[in-house]
Amino acid sequence: MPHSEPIKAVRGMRDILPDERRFWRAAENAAREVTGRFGYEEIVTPIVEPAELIERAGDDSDAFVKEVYRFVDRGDRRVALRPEATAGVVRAYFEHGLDKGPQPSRLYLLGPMFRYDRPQKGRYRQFFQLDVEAIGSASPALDVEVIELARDWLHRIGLRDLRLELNTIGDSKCRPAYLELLKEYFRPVKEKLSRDSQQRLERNPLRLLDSKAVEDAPHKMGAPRITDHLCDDCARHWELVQRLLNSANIAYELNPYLVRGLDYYTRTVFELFPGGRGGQQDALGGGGRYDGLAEAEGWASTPAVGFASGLDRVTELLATTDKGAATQPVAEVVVLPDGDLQLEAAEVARICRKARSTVVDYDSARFTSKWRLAEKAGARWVVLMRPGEAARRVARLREVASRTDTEVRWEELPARLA
RNA sequence: GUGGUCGUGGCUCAACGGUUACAGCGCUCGGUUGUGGCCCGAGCGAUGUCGGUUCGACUCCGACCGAUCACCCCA
Repeated sequence: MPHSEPIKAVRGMRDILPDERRFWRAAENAAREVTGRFGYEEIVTPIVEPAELIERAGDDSDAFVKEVYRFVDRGDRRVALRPEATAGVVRAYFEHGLDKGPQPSRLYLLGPMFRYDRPQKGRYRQFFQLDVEAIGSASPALDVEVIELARDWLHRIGLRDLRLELNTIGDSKCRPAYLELLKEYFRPVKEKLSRDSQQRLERNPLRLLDSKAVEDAPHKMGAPRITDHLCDDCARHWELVQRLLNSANIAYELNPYLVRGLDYYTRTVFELFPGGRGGQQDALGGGGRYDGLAEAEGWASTPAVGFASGLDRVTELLATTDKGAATQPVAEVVVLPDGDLQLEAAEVARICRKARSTVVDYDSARFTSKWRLAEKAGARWVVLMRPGEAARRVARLREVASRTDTEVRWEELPARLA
């Protein structure tokens, strides 16, 4: 009888095993701690959103049409798995009247996102993000606040060597004119540009700036810079962001080629990288201002700024940085029944759990094996049980480190383990 | 989605196209031990899948699947 093929995880989806999971826990705990310290409150939004919400937030960009998981549900609704958190958070902010409350709303969200990309290290089809949003304020101080929060979080989990790249991309007042300037600049040399860049020239000239194609490099250098063509409001905002960063003692590098492809992004954009050099998939997080998104979703025009970071990448980096960390003990107490004492062992374990984490070895036939299990579990105490003693409701408590045995009545175990 | 590299037990890895696919870690069982760590012994467990070339394929070829790198995109 032939076995059918064993079923494996879907491509791009992965399991987080206990050994790795402890890094996730550290990252999540730090996230909750740091967001709390900044007064950000947790929000949970659905993984499934109306496809139209995602599409409006994604414009008609290639990335969104190709990468979004979309399907029609049983009620003929067109839905999508969220590729990022912001669109849903902004929807929830308006749908539940958070825009009527004190402004800005400071929110954070932890959860899975989905993108139908080609998987690679640090890039998965299901990945987890910490997402932080401050919605309802145009203050440049909030741009810096989310950057500072992101930096503090990464510092707290031990990632101290970071590089912050920063840029501004103007807004709907000044960017259109700048884009025209860009097009005028590149048109004469269009034939010399890479194929991709030639296509982007008319449709999305901003993206031409972050092209990695070598043929584009010489032309990029002389291109007009947005920072020379900002409107007064954007220039003032840009100036303030930098002054605030300086006074917060946050180092940054200006990267005039750091852009966002979508129209609703405005002004500040930033990305965080690990120090030193890494692969291409090494951005730990990024964000910026998106004053145009609320309107794109059909709500009242509302300024906002946010940040998102990939937990998969952060924890992968943590694991390489922190590789010496000892694995956590599974339990502090191991109960070893010698003989047919399952009921009694279960009861003793129940008693021990009042004081300490406890596991029972119900399986090993051999006493030596039981001891080996206790060793591997990293237990501090072993509770030995034998039929004669169990009948008297006593057990022997052994402290592993000092190798000392004491006969203890079951009821006294919690006190002795405290 | 495009191009490159790679795919041997749970992990790390060995095998000129030729016996029964090497070993360590691991896991199970046992010995030893002052009831446990060390040590000793036995056992478990693999050529991603399908097809092709060949007397013979882990090895060569193709497709698929998966991983990885770059592009793309970004987290």
